[in-house]
Amino acid sequence: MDKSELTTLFRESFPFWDRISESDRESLLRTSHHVKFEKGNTIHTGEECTGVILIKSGSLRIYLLSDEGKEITLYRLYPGDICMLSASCVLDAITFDVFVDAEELSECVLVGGCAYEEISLRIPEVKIFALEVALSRFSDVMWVLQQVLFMSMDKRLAIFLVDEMSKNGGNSIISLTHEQIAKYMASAREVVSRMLKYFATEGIVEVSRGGIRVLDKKRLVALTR
Amino acid sequence: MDKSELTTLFRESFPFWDRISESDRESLLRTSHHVKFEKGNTIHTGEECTGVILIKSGSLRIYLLSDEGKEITLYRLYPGDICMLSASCVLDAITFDVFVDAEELSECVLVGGCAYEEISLRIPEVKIFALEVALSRFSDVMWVLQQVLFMSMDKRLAIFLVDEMSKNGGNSIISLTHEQIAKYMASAREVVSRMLKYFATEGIVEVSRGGIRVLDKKRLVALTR
DNA sequence: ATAGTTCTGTGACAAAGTCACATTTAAATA
DNA sequence: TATTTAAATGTGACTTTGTCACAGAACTAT
Repeated sequence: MDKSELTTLFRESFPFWDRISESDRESLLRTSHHVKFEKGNTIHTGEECTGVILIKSGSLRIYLLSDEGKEITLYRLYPGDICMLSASCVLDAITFDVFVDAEELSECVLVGGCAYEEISLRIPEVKIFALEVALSRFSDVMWVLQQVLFMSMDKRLAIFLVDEMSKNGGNSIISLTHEQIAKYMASAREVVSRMLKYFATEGIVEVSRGGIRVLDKKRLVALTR
Repeated sequence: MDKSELTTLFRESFPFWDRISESDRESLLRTSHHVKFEKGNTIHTGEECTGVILIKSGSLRIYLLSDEGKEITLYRLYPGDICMLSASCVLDAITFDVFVDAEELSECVLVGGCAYEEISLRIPEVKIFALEVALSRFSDVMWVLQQVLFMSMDKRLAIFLVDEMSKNGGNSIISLTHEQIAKYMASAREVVSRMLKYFATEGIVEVSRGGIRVLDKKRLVALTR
């Protein structure tokens, strides 16, 4: 990825790009790296400031991880999205640690958090952008909290499967193991297996090793309400 | 509450106060109201933009409410704190609805959300302040999520009781009903009652109608780990 | 004192998570 | 191709947490 390509990406991603100084632009370009992550790779572990992540292709999963290894997916990011929680040094109001994995082969650009931070301290617009991007994920997390607290497992699983379908452009085949689904939902594999089996007896899905085929999307959607 | 008193409060609450124009200050003062809320009053219901709330005395509880009436407390605010989530029109990235109750007799100043928003569109520092205040609550909510997902009830209840003690300046008497505690934790009254009874058999607390006395803080703290 | 309200206790049950281990299926290797 | 290995799924027993229905106790207000 050459410099002009990177510049184009930055212009699309950062609304302030054309309003900051040449030297600030240089500083961001200089501290950026184009990186490819294999499916399943962990990009950020919450320990250090990985920096601002621009997603060029693929998808990233942002999740919480407990001491005992339990997980829950907070949200996912797709091409054009920006991961700001991985730039912890830019956002001192953020005191929790998240993990970021590539869900599939993903091309990203990592912008040095410190370079971004330095500019954000001088240029209000740059700071506002970072804060707004971070804050927009607050709403995603609240949706997760509402699901976990107020919804039964069958409803949550139905929502998950419907989301997964639309993520894959309406494809009715979902290639995930029960274990993976359980981790995404902070549940247990056995619970997911049982529920899927129940869905299968109802003719809503068909389960096979490593995959689920949705047979009756209407009824699945009905379960989400 | 007269104008000079209000000005003093605003100067303490808003770091940008002395850097905005006289007319902007006037605008904020003009759209502000000094209000007293009785214990248990609901201040904000998520439907409309109540505005920015400055807490002068008492305490506010910010919580989620499900369709079925289940609640969970997200965080609480005390004198000197600012409630920004009640100014939904200032923060368009916030798409969820929260409720705000006065936990005790509370004096507040309500600043018109639209007045604040209008200024925040012109003055970056005002906008940054709003975003930072809102974002700092993101971390509180993540802590709630981690508790709900990854911790057992005894641990969560122990954490709650310890927090409650320190909130009351170390007072070992906690004047809350089991029902209230359950709502704070998104649990059920019966569960809290059972757990408190168990704590009581262990000599950690003493329960009486409408109140709990912590007898063995050390063991309670040990439970939180 | 009495009536009414609020708070707490209790047992039976349901839903979800945990644990241990069996079985099936796919992939890897001989 | 046959055999081994590993991954994915199935199952039953059990624990924890939440739900429901109702009883009893403790305050409050006439």
